[in-house]
Amino acid sequence: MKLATWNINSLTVRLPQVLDWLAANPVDVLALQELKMTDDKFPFDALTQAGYQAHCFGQKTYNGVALLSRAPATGVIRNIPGFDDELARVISADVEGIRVIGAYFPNGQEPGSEKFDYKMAWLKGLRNWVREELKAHPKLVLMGDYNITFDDADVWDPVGLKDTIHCTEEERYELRALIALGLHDAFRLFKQADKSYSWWDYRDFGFRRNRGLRIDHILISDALKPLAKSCVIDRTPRKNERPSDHAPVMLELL
DNA sequence: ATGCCTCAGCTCCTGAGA
Repeated sequence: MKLATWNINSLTVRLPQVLDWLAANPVDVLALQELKMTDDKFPFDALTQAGYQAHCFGQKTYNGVALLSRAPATGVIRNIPGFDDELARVISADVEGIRVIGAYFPNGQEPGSEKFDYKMAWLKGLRNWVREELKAHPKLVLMGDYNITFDDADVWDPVGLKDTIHCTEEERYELRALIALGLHDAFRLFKQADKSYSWWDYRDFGFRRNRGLRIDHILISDALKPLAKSCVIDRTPRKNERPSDHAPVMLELL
């Protein structure tokens, strides 16, 4: 079974690339973030043609998430139960016996800002909910755009970007607290190339110079860890003519 | 260097992203 996550920065613009990528990488589940569209615009027909059912949770202009799957998805939940949120950031469902959560974590803009406070509150809300979800669903995958780096290995310039957004100790504390619930960073379960990133700034030839961050993650529960076979970041779509600034991350389970 | 790209929207600039 293969699962993947991809922040596509507008599904309107990126739909052809999503379809191309799925044709080349026929994963069982794909979580999308930053649809930037309302549900009435969601391309159900094109995805059905490609062999995927879809559940979406969109909104106007910003945010928006979806779960695509080959097999039926049941028990679909939108956003974080117990955490009141105006923004469409989370969608979860059961697919083939696995609880899959796709999430678009808040950016946070700048430490000390109102958006940073919202990010921290959101992270605590997520953690409290995921703790309960793990009890109900031991086989759980939490994947998406976390907008947080684990450590310096995830940052192209750890000195220059020290304590800036995505790299603050507060954010990393919350990420480790999620791990402490009984989750594992699937990417680091395997030998990876140095300077592996999942996002590169559009500006200043960020991708060409590999000035990036690893902020898109797939966390898997204790029960799934023995089944993990590989986890890779696919940089190929970042080379497209009008790419998303993020690359997809893919997990293979035995 | 409160910018550099890219996208959406009450669109010819602004807000937000990361």
